[in-house]
Amino acid sequence: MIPQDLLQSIEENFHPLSSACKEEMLSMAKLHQQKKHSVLVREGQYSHQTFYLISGCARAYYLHDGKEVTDWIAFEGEFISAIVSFFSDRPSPHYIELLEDSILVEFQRDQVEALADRYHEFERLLRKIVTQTMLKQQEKIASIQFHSAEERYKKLLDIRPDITKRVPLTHIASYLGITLETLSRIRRPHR
Amino acid sequence: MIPQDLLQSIEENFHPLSSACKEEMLSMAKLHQQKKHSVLVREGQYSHQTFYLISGCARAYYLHDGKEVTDWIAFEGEFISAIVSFFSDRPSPHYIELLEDSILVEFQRDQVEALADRYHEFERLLRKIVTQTMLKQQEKIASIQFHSAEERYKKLLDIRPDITKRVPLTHIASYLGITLETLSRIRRPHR
DNA sequence: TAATACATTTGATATAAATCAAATTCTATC
DNA sequence: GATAGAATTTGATTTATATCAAATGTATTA
Repeated sequence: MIPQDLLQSIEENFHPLSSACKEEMLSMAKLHQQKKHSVLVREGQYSHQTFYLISGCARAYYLHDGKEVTDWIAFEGEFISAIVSFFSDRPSPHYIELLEDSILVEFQRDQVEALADRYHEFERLLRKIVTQTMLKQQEKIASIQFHSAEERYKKLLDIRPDITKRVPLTHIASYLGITLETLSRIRRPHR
Repeated sequence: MIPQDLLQSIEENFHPLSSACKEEMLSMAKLHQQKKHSVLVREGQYSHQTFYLISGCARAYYLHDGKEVTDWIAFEGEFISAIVSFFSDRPSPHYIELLEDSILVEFQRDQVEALADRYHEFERLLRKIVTQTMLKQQEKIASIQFHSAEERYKKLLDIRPDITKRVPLTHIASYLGITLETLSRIRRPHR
């Protein structure tokens, strides 16, 4: 079964789980296959799901003055969720949209919480995931405040050289906090 | 004893703990009294402590191109730590400095982790604290990217009207990601 | 394969905020 | 209370990036 990938990547990146816990975790996982451009979450919805990408990619975005602002992009092996709604139980400002045909695993928050009630080790896993996310955001803040648009783009390419092949530039620009035009100029062979 | 405040604020803001757990938590808390300008953590150190402010205030900053960048300011009732070192066990890029005479409670990470091993409820508390921090950062990112310097300053004043009386403008400017001069102009009675 | 929508580039101009430099005001202490 | 150092304000200029507008390039589908 495919979600083996999920378990393996979780155990590698975070920490090992007992087989009982893993089994329960798998039993609550719902496997989907979805087409490019599918919208998993819409603004205003309560989203009590989090998604793990087996393959494909997705973005989270919200509307600001009528414009789309992409603030999260996830690829295979990563999670994506409507962060505000999922974690603080409010209507989602975010949309989540697939950028490629994808295979994904869906988890319900209630079930996740119930598992965290029953397994201390799973509670710890969640803490680690959240801690890692927090540290990434910490870096993102520093990067927005003290690096130029060009530096941020280059850094992104270091981490994900294939991103320009998989994600439209508009979304990348937005994710970097710059306009499409500025990104285009940055990409132009120098001078 | 003073750390009652700590327990109360934790239980109010996050969730209740059993008395056994609370007792152990208190037993590992170390109470300090420190003068303004004391430096709690220096760049390059491994900092395995986190600090809770009973009274006073503090900032975390790092050096970027020789300039101080303040990226966290905490007041009484809040935590402050050398976030990178504490959470990912690397040498700290941050300094932590007191901005007023302060009374603070110090926790050692090893002891915190040991308590999290023994008490599932404490593990959950940690998860909640980290989740809340992550959501705050999420907001900060949006605020840097889509609000002007002036809007960010006004919002800060809404949350902490007394901040200009307690924290030098240089640090506030830096915290907002703008220069001291720009902040000064924003503050000038309009036009 | 033509037609149409979508994505990207290019150009001209505007603007918020940075930078550099100096003056002023505040504050701590001898 | 005088004075040195720190903090803040003010002014002139520069700069990175945004904005507006249009042209070009690339997919998708009828």
